Amino acid sequence: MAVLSKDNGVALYAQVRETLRNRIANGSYQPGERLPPEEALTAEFGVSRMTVRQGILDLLDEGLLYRKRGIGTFIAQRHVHRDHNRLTTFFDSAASENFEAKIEVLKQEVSLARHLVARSLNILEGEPVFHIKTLRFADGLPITLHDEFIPYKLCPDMLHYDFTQVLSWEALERCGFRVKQAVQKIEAIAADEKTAKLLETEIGDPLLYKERTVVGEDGTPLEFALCYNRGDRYSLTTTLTR
Amino acid sequence: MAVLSKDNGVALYAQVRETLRNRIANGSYQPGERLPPEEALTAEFGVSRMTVRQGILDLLDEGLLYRKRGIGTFIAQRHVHRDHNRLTTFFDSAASENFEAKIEVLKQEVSLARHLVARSLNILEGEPVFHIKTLRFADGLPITLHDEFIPYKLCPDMLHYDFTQVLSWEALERCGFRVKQAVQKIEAIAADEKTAKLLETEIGDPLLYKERTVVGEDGTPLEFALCYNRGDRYSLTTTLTR
DNA sequence: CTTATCCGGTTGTCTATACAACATAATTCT
DNA sequence: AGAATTATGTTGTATAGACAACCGGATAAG
Repeated sequence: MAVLSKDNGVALYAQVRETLRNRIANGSYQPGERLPPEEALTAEFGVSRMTVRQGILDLLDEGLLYRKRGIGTFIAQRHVHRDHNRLTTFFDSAASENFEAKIEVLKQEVSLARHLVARSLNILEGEPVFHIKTLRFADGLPITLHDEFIPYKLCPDMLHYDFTQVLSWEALERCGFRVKQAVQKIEAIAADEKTAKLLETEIGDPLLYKERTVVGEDGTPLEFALCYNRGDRYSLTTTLTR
Repeated sequence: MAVLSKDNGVALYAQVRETLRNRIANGSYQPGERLPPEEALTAEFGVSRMTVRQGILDLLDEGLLYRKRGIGTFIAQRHVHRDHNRLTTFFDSAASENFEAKIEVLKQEVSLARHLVARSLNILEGEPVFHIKTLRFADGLPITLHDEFIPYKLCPDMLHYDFTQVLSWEALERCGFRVKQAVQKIEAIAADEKTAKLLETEIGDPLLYKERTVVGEDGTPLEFALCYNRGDRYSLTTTLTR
């Protein structure tokens, strides 16, 4: 059953990991069942124990397996949403949740960072930032009002993109900044007049409000965004770990 | 500078990890700076490279470091909230955010699981569940209305706890179920009459609504909770990774 | 029968070594 | 000078082996 190839460019531990993942997915290993011990897998795959281990530990982090020292490794029970805090774009969501995405650009300019923006982006108050205000539609209905701020110095040619098609992240990546992580503060607020009008809802209606800071590989803040989401058309799922 | 002790029960890689963490925290290593290469740390700490590596990789997962193959390991820029999706109890939050916590128990009974509850807990509709309804106060002001459901079979003596003092998780742990992960769906809704009255707010005011499923080590659902949080007094922060 | 001890199986930690892959800088060749 | 090659430093992957820590059951002692 050892089907690992030595020279296809894929690391052995990754092949082990994916093989195990498949066996769990297709039911060869059932939830609650014990995985063969590391030694057995070592023999089966013909790799060293540390290599098997590295594959297993990956799945452990994903919550697909759990281990008990001195006892064994077990396949976890599957539950509804697993791993739902991945960073995705609006268009990604549209594809996976199967709705038609449209973006309308309301504003696209260079302005000066006010306090909240500057603090979140870790720049000085008054430094120039791109300010991109968009309205996002799912299946033609307005869902989210988006206010994004990106430090000017990161990507000076940002003004020339068409943000109905290209997302700010793609623009950032073209400037050499890989988006890695985002921190969001979430609350429920009431719609004010302007926002209500744009989102085609009533004043006082509940909105899911997010303040999001996006950072790159090295932890540098790349983007700060304020998102006003219609409460009746938007929900989000997160996973917490102890 | 090698200050690792071989026999204090703490794993060497953990000691390496914490030493590095301290150096980052106290500024010995500055953000953006390059960490000494693995070989150097190997020499300094007097442990093998794999051991140093294990410590470094932990910090990598936390986002405190980042690496570039062929180049080196670097200290990440610090940004506002890091690692804010840890699972904490109400009392934990009270301690860390420095408010006075109080819990009022409105209901504590055994009932039969209705559809949503059964599906979330992966049990059959009509199976007995504990239903614990509580109102939570911060500094004397109501913040959250909590509706928790726990499968009866998991912990039959759950009824006898005093839920103003003991949290359901602690009760679960005494029954041998360690809480490991939670998945939350979050939306913004308007307060209905009953909820508004309990939270001392107005009908229609925005609430942050959460549906939370808590699972144990093996992925078994342990608890399902509906949480109605006052929008003006509650916010939450999550981290997403790509 | 109960308790204590031992033993075997399993995961956790650690070592020492080797080579591959990658990025940058230095060198050499054209 | 410019381009190709080489050298060097760094992280990534992989091996083989060793002992520690832990758990559960079997065995032995009381």
